[in-house]
Amino acid sequence: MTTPPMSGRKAQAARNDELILQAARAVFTADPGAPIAAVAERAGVGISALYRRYPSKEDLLRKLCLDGLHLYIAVSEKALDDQGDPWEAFAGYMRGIVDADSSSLTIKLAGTFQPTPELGAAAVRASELATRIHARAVEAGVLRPDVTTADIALLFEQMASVKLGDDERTGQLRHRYLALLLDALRRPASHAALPGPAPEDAELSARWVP
Amino acid sequence: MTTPPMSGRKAQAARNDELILQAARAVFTADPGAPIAAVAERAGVGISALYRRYPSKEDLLRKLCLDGLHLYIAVSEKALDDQGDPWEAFAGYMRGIVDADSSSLTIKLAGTFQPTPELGAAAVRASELATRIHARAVEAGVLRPDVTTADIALLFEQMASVKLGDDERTGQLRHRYLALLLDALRRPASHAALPGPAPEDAELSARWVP
DNA sequence: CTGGAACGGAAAGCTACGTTCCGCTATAGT
DNA sequence: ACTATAGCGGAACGTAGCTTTCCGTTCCAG
Repeated sequence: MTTPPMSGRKAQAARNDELILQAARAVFTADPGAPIAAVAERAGVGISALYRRYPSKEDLLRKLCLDGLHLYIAVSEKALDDQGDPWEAFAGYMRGIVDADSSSLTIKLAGTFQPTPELGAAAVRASELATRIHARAVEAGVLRPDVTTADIALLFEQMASVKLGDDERTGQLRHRYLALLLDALRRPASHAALPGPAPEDAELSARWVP
Repeated sequence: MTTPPMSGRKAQAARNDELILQAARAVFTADPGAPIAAVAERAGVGISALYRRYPSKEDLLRKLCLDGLHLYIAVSEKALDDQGDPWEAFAGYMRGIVDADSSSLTIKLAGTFQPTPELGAAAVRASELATRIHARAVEAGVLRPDVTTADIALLFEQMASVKLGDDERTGQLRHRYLALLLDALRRPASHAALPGPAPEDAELSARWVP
């Protein structure tokens, strides 16, 4: 295996680094209000192993949120590189974001801690990429133009709200409803005009402040 | 006005009955974990006014949940009475349920208290009505047949997860996304096959037990 | 052999919530 | 006019659960 020598206190600690992050991601994704103890238990470590790495719960949450944004950004960049069929590129992007499942964490945790500059910068970058992907799909004529970038963000949140059974089942269902959604988004097709104005950026960003 | 004689201790109490229920509905819809004190404050009454009416928080929650189900049932029955255009009847039904906003309360509160037989009976009745409405739309050929009744229930939850700004704005946006959804549901149209099996009834009912 | 990094988990300290309780007010009945 | 009392506001109480600290233990590095 590619695993480094697994004995030694240092190696153990390095493995715990990853173990703790994975556990924290899983636990807080399932329940954003979960206690620290739940993370420790899931990771199979003591509470002190957590506090050795992060000064407080809030710091751990920030780390998780930042990781989520970076994953979001990575998926978006990959989608922008896709020079194939415009619709498939856009649909693949949406499937990728839904699989990344960073919306749940990023959105639900927003407002529970002070955003750092680094976090703000990542959010801006993510937003830029989303805008470009959206614009490209509209310009290619494959995406109905009365749906805005902000709409897409809210639609991601709706997909993230689907939760039923275990993680695998949940993912399966999210893709089921994403397929339904993509049917409605695709152009050309017969569409009714959407009622009400699209969300403003200000409305979305308002949730980032406690 | 149609308001009954507003003086007198009894009249005051009767008005508080309604005031408290309205406040509770609003508060718990916004945050299912809200404290009792928040309800009292919103209603403009003291805490004891609540405890005079309901023995415990759980009882209040049950009452709210039951009211929500009854509203759901009323909307469904009205939809079944609609003998006009099949698609419009179905679409009106969905708009009605989204406006009733009983999914948020009923679903989010499920599992936080012991269900009474009365509550169970209402849930069964609601489920029956939903099945009939769904079946009628499919038989009329206006609803894509690969979407099940359980799918519709989960889609209602997705609409209920939309929350942005005040109540009015939230309702506006829910209708925006419902319109998108209806586009995908309507038949005839060109649709891709949905991936994954539809949710089982057992999966849904599993969330009712703590 | 030993200093200390890393750890497990108990306990401290705190917050927030549900519920109770007490004193007050304004009516209804006489 | 008088009083018994239903209804009420909100302080007080008890508790559950959470974050954070702290201390004894283990095990590698030198």
